[in-house]
Amino acid sequence: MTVDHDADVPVYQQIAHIIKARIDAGQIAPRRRIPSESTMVQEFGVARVTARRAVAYMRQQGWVYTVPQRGTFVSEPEDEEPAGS
Amino acid sequence: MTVDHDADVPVYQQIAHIIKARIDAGQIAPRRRIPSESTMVQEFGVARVTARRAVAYMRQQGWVYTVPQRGTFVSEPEDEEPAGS
DNA sequence: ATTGATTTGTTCGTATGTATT
DNA sequence: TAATACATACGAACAAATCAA
Repeated sequence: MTVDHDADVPVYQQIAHIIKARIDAGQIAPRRRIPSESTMVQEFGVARVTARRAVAYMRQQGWVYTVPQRGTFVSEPEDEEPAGS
Repeated sequence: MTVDHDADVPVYQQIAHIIKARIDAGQIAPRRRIPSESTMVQEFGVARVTARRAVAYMRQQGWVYTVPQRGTFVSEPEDEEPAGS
């Protein structure tokens, strides 16, 4: 997954949704660490500020929580919407 | 040798070139250790991140190699360009 | 075997300046 | 003007490995 600088959606949101997709796909379980800022810098070829904004955005969405000097982790499932049918 | 924060060249590159000059001057021989990160912090009055960037830059240039938990050392001379005259 | 100092590795937090749209 | 994004730099904390006493 890469990032498109010429898209309507800001790069930091693109990154946030890419990570979110991995979470939803079960590739990163609750309480597990998401990629560090510098990892995102390398993986997506963006500046660190942008990676930070992506994390801040994910935090804002309630998807993750950050522990200073430790990392950012996937949030506990809040209260699952019951699977349909 | 000190560092100029108002120069065009980034501080980390300035430090890298200062160390390189010492290597070229024979003050630090191949296989010998260059100053540690915390030494550079003290000597140049910069943050450790900046010292680390200087080392990373030198590594990138092929001037040095780093052994984790041991230090950073001057690279072996590749293939000397024959001394002129 | 233990302790303490040293050294690199890694992480998030913060600030400034610049450029582009 | 405001939002986005990049580069640089300092700060703080902790981990882990090495080495010497």
